[in-house]
Amino acid sequence: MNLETLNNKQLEAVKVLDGPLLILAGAGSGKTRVLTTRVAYLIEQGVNPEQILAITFTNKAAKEMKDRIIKMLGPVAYQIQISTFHSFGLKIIKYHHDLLGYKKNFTILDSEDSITVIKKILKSMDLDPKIYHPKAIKSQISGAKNELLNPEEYSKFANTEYEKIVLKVYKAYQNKLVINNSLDFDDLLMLPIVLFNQNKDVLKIYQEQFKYVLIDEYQDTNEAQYVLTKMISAKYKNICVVGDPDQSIYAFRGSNYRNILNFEKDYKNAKTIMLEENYRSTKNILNVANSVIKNNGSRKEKNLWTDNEDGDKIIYHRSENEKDEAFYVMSQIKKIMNQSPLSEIAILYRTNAQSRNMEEALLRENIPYKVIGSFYFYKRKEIKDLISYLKLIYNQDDDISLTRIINVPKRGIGLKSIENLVQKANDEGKSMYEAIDNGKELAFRQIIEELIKMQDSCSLTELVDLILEKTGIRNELIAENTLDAEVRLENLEEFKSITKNFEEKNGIISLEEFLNEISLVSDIEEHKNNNEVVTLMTVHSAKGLEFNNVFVIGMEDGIFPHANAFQDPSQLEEERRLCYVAITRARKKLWLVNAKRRMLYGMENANVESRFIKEIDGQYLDKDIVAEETRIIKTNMIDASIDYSISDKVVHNKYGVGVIVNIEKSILTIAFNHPHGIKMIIKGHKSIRKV
DNA sequence: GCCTAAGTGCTTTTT
DNA sequence: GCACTTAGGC
Repeated sequence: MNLETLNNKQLEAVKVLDGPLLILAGAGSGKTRVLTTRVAYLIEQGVNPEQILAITFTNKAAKEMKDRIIKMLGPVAYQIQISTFHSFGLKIIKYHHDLLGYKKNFTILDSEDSITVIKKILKSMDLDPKIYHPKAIKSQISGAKNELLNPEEYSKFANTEYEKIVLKVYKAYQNKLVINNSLDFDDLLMLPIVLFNQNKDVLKIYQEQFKYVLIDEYQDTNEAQYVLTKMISAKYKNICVVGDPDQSIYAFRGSNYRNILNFEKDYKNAKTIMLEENYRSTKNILNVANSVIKNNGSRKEKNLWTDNEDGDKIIYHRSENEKDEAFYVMSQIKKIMNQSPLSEIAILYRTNAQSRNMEEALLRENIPYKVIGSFYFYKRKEIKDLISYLKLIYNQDDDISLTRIINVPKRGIGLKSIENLVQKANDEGKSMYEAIDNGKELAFRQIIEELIKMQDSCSLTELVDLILEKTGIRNELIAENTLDAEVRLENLEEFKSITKNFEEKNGIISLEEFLNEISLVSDIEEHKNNNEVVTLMTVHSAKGLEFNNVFVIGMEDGIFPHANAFQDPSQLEEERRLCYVAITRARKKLWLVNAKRRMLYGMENANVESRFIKEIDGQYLDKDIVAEETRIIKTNMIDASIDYSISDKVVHNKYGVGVIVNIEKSILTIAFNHPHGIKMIIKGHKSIRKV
């Protein structure tokens, strides 16, 4: 193990093994390196790898840490417990399910399922979803669980009329989940604590098991996560937490950066180490980041510095509209992609919806890319249906999944039949599946029964194939004979390649393992290995990552910072921290891009530049507003009656005289000389004519 | 029970 | 702009 390249502070952070340790690690200060080296050092000092627990927030971070430690230590690294909070919680619950009153084959609801359940409860209580927004109620329940309040405890705080309604729904919701032998995401954090509170002997086992605990991104822990780590490390107090208050960006999910500020109060004789040298970014990038974050009032001053070169100035470009914005980014990517691998290029944005324009442009330019955190695939109806079949095969108490698929494909079981079945199940005190004993529903049950029997004698991929076959999903889609049905079938067949991939990587995998995995890692990109591509993601997902070239798009007031944060100073500060995270992802070059006008909710909006840009000292910025550049306009849907050819002169009624530089299928590319110009697409031919 | 057309409301961020 | 919900006809 190579400790020589560490600086003094980093070395100290690696070597202080016992007792509570707080590492305040600024962006790019080598945090992951310290964490992984620390784990390696612990093992080298004779600590049993099985006694180390390392917890991260995201699957990506866990994987990154695992990979790095494997590189340093080899296979012994597999004995270390490295997981996200949620997967760690899941493991504990799985193991002690009986003590918590769940059967071993419980299933996990995704956020959408939770909302579906809440909608149904609202309906049954005759509450108007327009007044009681299912999403808002879900977030209230989620908040309560993260504060470790079960319905009974929540009732003590439920004072307003609204809160009393939430309480009623919360009770019914939790009841429904238990009956369905199902958990939601928040249960994964809350139930281990319930377990430990009720069974001190079980807690003891974990305290003895994990003598050394490491928590990454501690500034983002919520109450449940905070308590969980505190409980486990209570005996030996070898707890090392790492974080940066300036990068706390999950308050909306209940995270509380006071957890990190209070660490020294929580753990008497805690040692604190500050990592303030940034190894990642150029001076210019760091200066820009600092000039933004210093505007946060409630903040512990720190001095993040770098010995790196000044580097290029930060490029600021203001486009005409969101299409221009995409074209500008493309033009810049094409300039750098010869010197820089695509894997070193990232496009970051505030909201997922912004990826669309970029994707379209990348597709058009034939530049390979991946979108991180696009649950697009798993959210598709056909995929959710398929997963529901898998869930029901695994857990027949899962009424939520059953309701979803009992009429997929169409079996003539409509709303009325389902209502009757719900009633019958209620009366008989059974699950819906159990309550089925006649009619079309019985045929459905028999298919599931058959699949349950077959699962033992076939692989996961074969099981998926059998589902498509036996349920008639495949035949229905083939019979439909539309483009849409074809796409859906393709997606379902693609799902098999995911399971296959999975089996190749992990060997024979049980349905249980697979369901757990896709419940917690629902991002298809994390199941793939495509590296030589441009990465698109939200700033939130980018935390902890770094790239040589970073584009932050949509730098407009209303988008970044988001309009919802305008009224609340603390939310605005969180937006600013988010901006700080975005800027500090860049190693070498950073582009800040925005658009004067933008389509939003089907309406064109004019946005002023982000207040965060105004906060940047102008000396670090290179305003990339090209005075005179050839404007390339593509136009499609050409009038076939007009015969266009290359080098023809045309007049556009807005952009003036131009020359056709390319004709491809029905798309004309026209070059105009125009100020402030970059590429854009004009739909329709009506605005041009030949001269 | 199923299908279609009209109507609505919505986008913050993730496990 | 789109995904989702609802009403009404078959």
